[in-house]
Parts: sequence; C-alpha cells; structure tokens
Amino acid sequence: MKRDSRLSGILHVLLHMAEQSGPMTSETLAAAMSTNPVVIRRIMAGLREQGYVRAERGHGGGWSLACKLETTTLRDIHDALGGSALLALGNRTESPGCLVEQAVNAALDQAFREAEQILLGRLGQISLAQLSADFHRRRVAGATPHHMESHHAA
Amino acid sequence: MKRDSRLSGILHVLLHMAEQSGPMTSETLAAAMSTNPVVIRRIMAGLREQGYVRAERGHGGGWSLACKLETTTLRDIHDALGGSALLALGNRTESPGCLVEQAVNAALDQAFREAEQILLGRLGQISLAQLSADFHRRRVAGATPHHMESHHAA
DNA sequence: GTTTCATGTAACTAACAATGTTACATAATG
DNA sequence: CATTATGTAACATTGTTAGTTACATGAAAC
Repeated sequence: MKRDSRLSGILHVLLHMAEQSGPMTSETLAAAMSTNPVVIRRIMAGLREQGYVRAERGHGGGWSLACKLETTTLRDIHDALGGSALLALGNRTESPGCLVEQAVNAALDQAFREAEQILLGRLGQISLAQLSADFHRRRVAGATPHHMESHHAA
Repeated sequence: MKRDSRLSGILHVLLHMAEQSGPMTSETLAAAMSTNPVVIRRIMAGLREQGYVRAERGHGGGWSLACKLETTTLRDIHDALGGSALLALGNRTESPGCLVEQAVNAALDQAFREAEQILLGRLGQISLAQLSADFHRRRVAGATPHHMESHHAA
C-alpha cells in the first residue's frame, strides 16, 4: 500500500515559505518537492480555501503564508488537505449481515478509531512554529547556511 | 487511499473455521469473502507458514485452524499476513539532505510511530477467542441460529 | 493596451498497486 | 486412475494517484 506523502511534502514547502520574505511561485515550490507546478496548486488549493496561504497572480506573484506559525498545527494542515484516511487498514464490509463479521468489525473499528484519535491528537499538538524552531536548531547545529536551492534538484 | 481489508476478511473466515469441525475448502471460504479461491490461498499461505492454519489436499481436504484461539492475537494474524504498513501517511523522502525536511520528517515520524505502536499494542491484546466469544454473544442476543451459507452470497 | 508572468482548473495520460483470473503442477483420497 | 483439493506462477483487470497539457483569468511591467 503506497503511503500518502502530501502532508509531508506540503509541510516542507510551507516551512521554506516561512524562511522567505516574498511570495514563491508554484514552479519554485514544485522544484523543492520534485513535482509539477500544477500538483502544487492542486494541493495548495485546500490550504488557500482555509486561509492558511495566499496566492497572488501576475508579475511578482506566487504563494505566501497567511497564518500564524504558532497557532497552526499539523492537524490543521492535514484537514485542509482534505483530511484523508490516516489508516491503511479497514473493514471489508461496513455493515455486514454476518454476525461473525460484525464481531470482527466491532473489535477492529475500536482499535482503528483509537489509533486515529491518538494520531490526530498528536498532529494537533505540533505547530508549524515548532517545526520551524527545530529546523533552526538543526541549522545552527550543522553550522551551514541555508539556501533552498542548494538542497533540491533544479 | 483504498484501505487494505485482508486482515478484516481473513479474521472473518478464521472465525467461521472455528465454528466448523472439519476442514473448509478455499472455494467455500472464498464465497464467504466474496472473492476468488486463489486469493484465499494466497492470503492463507502466510498463516500456514506461521502455523496458524493447516491445509490438506485432496478429497475431504481444505483449511483448518492449527492454533489456540486463546493465545492467538489479531497482531499475530496481521504479522502473518506480511505485517503491511498500518498508516496511510508517510514521509516524502526517507533521509533528505534538506534540513527543513529533516525537521518535518522527525516530527511526523514520531507521531506516526506512536500511533503505530498504539494500534499494534491494541491488536496484540485481542485474541481470536475474544472475537469468537463476542460472536456467540451476538448470536444469543439475536436468537437466530448460525449457518454460514445463509449470511453470504453463493 | 499589449506583453509577460503568474495562478485556477478541467481534461487527459501514465504509472502503479491490489485484486481477480487462468492454467497447470502436486498431492491425497475413494 | 479419476476426482478433488491445495500451491503457485503468470497474466488481466481495476481503481487510484500523480503527472501533464491546455487554456482561461488576472495582475504587473513596459
């Protein structure tokens, strides 16, 4: 089962945007995620609708952050992305007539729901500011200046 | 993201096997999971290798349980199925050079690992016997006799 | 005002993974 | 030895996701 890495990818570009004063184009961001600009726009659309980022057209346009890093959590971003399923496992049938399967579903559902709540809770406790702070710690520790271009393929 | 329902499906057939004295053929089990006999054999292969079920060929052959319901947990079954990924989310790159992405990965990895541990732990606490007991409770509550055939399409 | 540069979005294509199917070998039983 | 079952490889089908093309819209530069 292939894992959905949109959250990981978009957090990556959001933090790059946080390091930047002006707006960044879809093309630039796409390079950082080694993907296509249209894919960026597609994913960012959800964030724009929720007001986490702003898009400006034309010359000098592009994407910029429109939220406070301190109060925006990874869960917010996940939700803005569409809040897709967190678990790779699921029940075969949702409301089966078979009592055996009902028993199986009941047990699995409970376990699944619990794990989902834990994960959502965790994501809700991590702010973009924390990630940014962690990045700055790493940069200081490594003592290398940060240039986006130097870390991603052109 | 489509969810993997093999665990759900195979637990279903295992409990049906528990209700049966003799072996059950792949064809019969496939009917209960509304799938193909070969799919059953494919999935059951892992369980056979781990000794949870036994397969006998030829006349009167088929699948039968070879484990104690009390000591076999849902986690055992999950592992025997290949222990596939539990989460639908993942990181874009495993060991990125970009410090920003390292910070993102570190945070997500921790949250993911925690949720996975919770789920595995839960699955490890539920035995096949518990599911079976729950089924029997449901059967008594509903006061309807149980015939596998009557609950699944032919 | 027209050229350029950007996003917005629909439609299409490609790639991939999971499932289903066919075919045939192997083994056990009557 | 005919029948019935599993074992397994090979192939086909299906469905989802990501990638791409194409073009409309809007904003700034000139």
